[in-house]
Amino acid sequence: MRDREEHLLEALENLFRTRHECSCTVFSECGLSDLTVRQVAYLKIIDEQGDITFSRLAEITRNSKPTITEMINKFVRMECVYRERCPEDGRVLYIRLTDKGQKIAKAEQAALRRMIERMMDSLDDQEQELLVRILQKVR
Amino acid sequence: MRDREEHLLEALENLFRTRHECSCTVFSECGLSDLTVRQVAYLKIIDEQGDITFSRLAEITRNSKPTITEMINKFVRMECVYRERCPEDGRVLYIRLTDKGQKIAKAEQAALRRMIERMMDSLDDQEQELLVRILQKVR
DNA sequence: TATAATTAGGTAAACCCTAACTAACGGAGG
DNA sequence: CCTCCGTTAGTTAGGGTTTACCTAATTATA
Repeated sequence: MRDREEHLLEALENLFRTRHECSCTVFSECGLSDLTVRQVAYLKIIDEQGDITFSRLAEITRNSKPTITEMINKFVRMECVYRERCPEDGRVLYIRLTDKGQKIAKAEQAALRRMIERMMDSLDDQEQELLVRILQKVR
Repeated sequence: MRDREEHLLEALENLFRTRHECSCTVFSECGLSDLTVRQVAYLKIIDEQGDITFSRLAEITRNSKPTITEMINKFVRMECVYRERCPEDGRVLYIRLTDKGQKIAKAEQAALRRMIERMMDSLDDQEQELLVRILQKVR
């Protein structure tokens, strides 16, 4: 019982470590290893929201518009985002992610996917099925 | 096959989300939700090293001693650490974690432990054994 | 005129430094 | 044995840079 708990701890620690390593790899592949947690969060918002403008991002993040301009300028310098003018209204600019920006915004999912690949590689069909079934039970 | 991958993805996402929620809970329980990644890292070093002095922490983190003094003063204000004079040498001070500091330094382990509790609760003996065995196979 | 974004110019906090200081230790000479 | 003095641990004073924010004024388009 105690013993099983220990083993589970070890196994999960290993899982989480692996996943963390995977997302770090993605970050350093982009040459941006020292991104802030906050910066990554902003990129994720931009990714999730789709057609997002400066005003809207200011609203969501509860920052002033100049703050957003500044932030986006920094991201542009990092080659993570670019501006795209709205064809219907020339005052409006959309914030778009570059490939690099996309990659960072989706780093965690990518890490998860890599982990799953590993799992699929090291487990046979039956084991995979079993694992899914067991994990689904945990709430 | 595709399907199983999807299920695995979902199940693992759930696992990781749960774990993240657990460590966030620990942080907000301490009333220090806006700690820096760096600050948490420092608390972990203090925790791991045991009898650590200012000079030693300066050495490990490659900072000057005044920087460490400043950092520790901030932690003292946050009630995460306190100073303890060395009984053998009156010049030396040990940096000690308070309960709060301990809690933060060990937040990740705590989160993992909570997750494991959940797992133990929602799985029977046989399932637990199986899970451990399957997870151990993943490299 | 109103709205979207930018520019100019500023503040506060985080995170780092060197130089100078204080307090305690510990060995050498009286 | 005790005092003096160089050494060591940590602190204080005073500084710099960067980050992350702000308001007010400006530009361009609707």
